Amino acid sequence: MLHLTLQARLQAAVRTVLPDADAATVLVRPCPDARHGDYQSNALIALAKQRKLNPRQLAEQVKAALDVAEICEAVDIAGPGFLNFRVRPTALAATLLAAARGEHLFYAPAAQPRTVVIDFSSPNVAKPMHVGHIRSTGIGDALQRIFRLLGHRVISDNHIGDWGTQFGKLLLGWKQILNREALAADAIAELERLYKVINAECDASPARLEEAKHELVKLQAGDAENCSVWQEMIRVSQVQFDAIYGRLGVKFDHALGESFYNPQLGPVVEDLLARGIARESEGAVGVFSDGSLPPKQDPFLVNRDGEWIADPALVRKSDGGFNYMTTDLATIDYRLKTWAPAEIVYVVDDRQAPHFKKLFLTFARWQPEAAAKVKLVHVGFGKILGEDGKPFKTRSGDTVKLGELLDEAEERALKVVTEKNPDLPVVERKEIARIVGLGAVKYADLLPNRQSDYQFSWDKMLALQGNTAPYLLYAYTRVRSVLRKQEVTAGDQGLEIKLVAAEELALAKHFLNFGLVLEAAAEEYRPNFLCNYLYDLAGLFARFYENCPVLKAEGAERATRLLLCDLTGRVLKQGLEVLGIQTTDQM
RNA sequence: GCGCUUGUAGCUCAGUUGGAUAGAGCAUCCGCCUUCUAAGCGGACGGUCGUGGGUUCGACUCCCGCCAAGCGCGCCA
Repeated sequence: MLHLTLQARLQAAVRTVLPDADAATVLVRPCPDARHGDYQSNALIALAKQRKLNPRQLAEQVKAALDVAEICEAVDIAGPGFLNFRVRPTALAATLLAAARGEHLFYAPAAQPRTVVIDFSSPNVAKPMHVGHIRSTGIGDALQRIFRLLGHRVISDNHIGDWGTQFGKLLLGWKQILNREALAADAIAELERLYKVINAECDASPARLEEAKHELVKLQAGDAENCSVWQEMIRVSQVQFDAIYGRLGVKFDHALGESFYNPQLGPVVEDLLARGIARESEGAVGVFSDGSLPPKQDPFLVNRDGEWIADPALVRKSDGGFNYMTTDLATIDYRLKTWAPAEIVYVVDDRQAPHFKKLFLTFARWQPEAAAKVKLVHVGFGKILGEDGKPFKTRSGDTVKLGELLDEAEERALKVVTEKNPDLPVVERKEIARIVGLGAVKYADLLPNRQSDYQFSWDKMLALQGNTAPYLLYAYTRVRSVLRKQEVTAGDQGLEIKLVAAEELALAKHFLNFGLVLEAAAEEYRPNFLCNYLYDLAGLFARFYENCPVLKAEGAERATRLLLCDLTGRVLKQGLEVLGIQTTDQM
């Protein structure tokens, strides 16, 4: 938007003054403090310093070579050499009118679209999805939506946990203690019960454990009965996943579970051995430190009692079975060969950081040429804590099931809606409660900086005051309410618009930064940047709404204000949409 | 023990290449509904940004030490 034009002009001016400088490092950013202006650049200070020039003098020279008169008021040089820009209301109005004509919505598609694989959610077969899955699922979905909006080619892939040692126990339980009625009623609960019972028996009895292992070996060997039971377990689990994803509005392009890669695991290990990347040790096969990193940073070493000892990435167990490291290597290999992405993003709990470090380094050693062409990123996140600051659990101490959490969100939201708007028909109240409740849970999860833990609080996420989904949704309903009474018409669009009041200008200027924020959110994999932007937008709109009557105004003033309402609504709706949150016209 | 992450107002949290007087909500106190949804808005109060050094024109942000909390250190994922 405007700041990009400013930036391009500024860079051109820098090239004129300092032809050999790297002008690309000269960036224009919104001023953190509006008193200094709308946009600023502090890059000239650094540039001057590198060249031992006087920063203010350089700023003067660049300013002299700078042509931004039609966009900005006179450019200020402040402090040690900041350049401050004040956008002309006329330039602002022109940008808003272009948006009104549908030419843009304050963001531009990426100049160089990338192919990005996003791996998120990854629930386990035969286990209920729990509150922990909201993080990976919500952040991952927001990221895929943001990348798509910016014009990138996104491939979302749900790497479902559909293989592993737990199936020995599950198979044993299925064959011996399965309750068909319970399975029909709630398949996941029954599978969970099977696992718990057999697992407890295995802990108590080595013979029982042997039985379970025997079932696992049979499954791995392709035994027809075990394979068919296993597939049935996947099928009933998928029904549950689909129900949850349906409620959340989350879609995947692929759901290639761990088992999909089974045929590749043997060849991967053989290749690693053949290339000398992995070697045998105590009957297992593993990748060891190559000594290229200092011990502290080397994930293939671990410190025990003051000594650094090997902590290899095992790719084949001594019993011939494979580890998830092997699966993950095969997965990278497959994704690169199939989609040739520039980037693969894993939205997974921070506790798995050491695993991803090992995985990425191992892959780089295995396929250096391929690894050089792809950016592998672990987008980690912290835990959800209860209001007592301890891990979020039910009163009885169990993990909170995702489905039940969403039910409660809708119930609590319905109570609030009913309290505030009792005259609406119950069907409408329920639909509003669904949107507000789910939105509140998602938004509360996306809002905190993802790397830190956050406290789950029903009251806070459903509050109307503060940075919450209901506050944003309420702002949207106010927009809709105004526009319902007077939609923007062709006649209004033809009118001149004049941004005069401080509230009008502040709101209009905030629109301009939508694209910047979307890009930052994508760049840093941090949807919370967008949350904060939308909260600011809603706040600016609220102030505008309080101080600038729309429907009572006339002429250009009315047209301007209607346009501001319309654009606020569109940016809010678009912003919430990429956070995976629906809007409602009434609350 | 080693490693990773975190430490910002009484509480819950933001803080975009290092940038100008560190922000928001809650809580407490005070204002604003014959005006488009008051589920809102305005104001007051509240800070040695864990701590001690360093780099810099400039540090919540970068570097080092220390303190505290959480997590990880399985031929599980």
